[in-house]
Amino acid sequence: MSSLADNALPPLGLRERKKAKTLAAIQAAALKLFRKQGYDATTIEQIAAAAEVSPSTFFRYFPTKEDVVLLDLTDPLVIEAFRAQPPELSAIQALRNAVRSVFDQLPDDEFEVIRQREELILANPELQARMLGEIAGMVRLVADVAAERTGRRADEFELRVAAGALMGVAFGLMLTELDASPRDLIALFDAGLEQLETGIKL
Amino acid sequence: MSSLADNALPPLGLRERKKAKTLAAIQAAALKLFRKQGYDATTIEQIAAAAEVSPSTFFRYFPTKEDVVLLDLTDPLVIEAFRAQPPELSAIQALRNAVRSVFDQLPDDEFEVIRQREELILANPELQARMLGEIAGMVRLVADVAAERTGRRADEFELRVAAGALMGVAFGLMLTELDASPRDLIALFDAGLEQLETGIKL
DNA sequence: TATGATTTGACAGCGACTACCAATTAGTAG
DNA sequence: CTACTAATTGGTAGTCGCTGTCAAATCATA
Repeated sequence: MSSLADNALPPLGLRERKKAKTLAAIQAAALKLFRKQGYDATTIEQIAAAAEVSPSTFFRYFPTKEDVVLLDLTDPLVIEAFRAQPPELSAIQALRNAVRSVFDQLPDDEFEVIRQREELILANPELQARMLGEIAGMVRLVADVAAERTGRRADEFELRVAAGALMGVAFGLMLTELDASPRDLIALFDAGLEQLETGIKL
Repeated sequence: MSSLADNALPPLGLRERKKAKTLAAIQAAALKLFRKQGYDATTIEQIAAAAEVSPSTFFRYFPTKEDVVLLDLTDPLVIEAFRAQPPELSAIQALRNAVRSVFDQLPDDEFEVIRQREELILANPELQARMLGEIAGMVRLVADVAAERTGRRADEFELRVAAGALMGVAFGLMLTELDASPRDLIALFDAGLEQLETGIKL
């Protein structure tokens, strides 16, 4: 997660740089151990030792063991990009563009880390549950931005159904198309959106 | 959760009856303490003491503290009813009928327990996350049954899009209709399914 | 260099949970 | 009814994730 350090606030001094470095080290150590021996079998002590910090320091950087895996920086980028889309686009078009622009710009190594995190999440029920909570939060945010764009209230029923469906499809595809490239995912998302627009016929 | 005892296998002896009674007592004690002092502030020891069992017995009945709240007997009924719908109905219609039929037959006191469980779930992030996991599992089952009904494979793209959308809608409603009764939630879910059928226009 | 601010390490303790063994209860056969 | 077996329960030790506290270490500044 070297990108994490790069994407943090501009380093202001040794202290800040050291913090970013420590956070990245902890997370890298954790992800490595999880892959090697499994999430449940990996203890906080092991992670802390591998990252050369104490367990209490671990908890200063990550509130819970789960958060090492769950930390995700792309979602806020998607929301930001969604907000920045030209106002004349429909909300669905705008969301398409936002997802596309974020994933098009992801370096391969970052995408690889995302993939690995997703594999971990799929393999562990507690992580899945947490991830679903994140997804639900995303639904809310997308509904808010879509409301801004369409001049509706964010709590309108139709809007919330739509936002839920859109994000459900997005995450559903991400979590089932584990071998897809970013480009493929975007294409699949597009096809899914199209289907949502025309209606689910089952 | 007296319905739990009633809905268990027919009591075959003192042993079975005692088990059902203990399980119900643990769950009732837990729900009562959670309401009185909050989920996090209630310990397993307190629950066990209130139910007059030992903590190790608690864990024989419920795998985790969360499961006391999460245990839900309506989902299997919905799946069963979904499977039993006439084959000429579309899958979405069949699902709507199934949900309706199960909830229409629930006694009011069961609804009240469902409502209380939902309040607890909405007040506690870990419970929310677990609940979302249950919903996701339910959607997967629904997709499987829908595949059976429509003669498709459950991993077909269209079916996966539908499942994702369904999950997204359920999440969206679950976490935003905070004041809705369980019955209202069912009605809203139904309306959401209808919207999925006709298409998302944003 | 001295001092104050910040970060880290160590440790005690809590609660959820696991696993084991002895005690208790229920069921069955003679 | 008694004796024996099977099933269930209680008690306990221990692990792990996590919280909070305090002392030590490190960084920043005058």
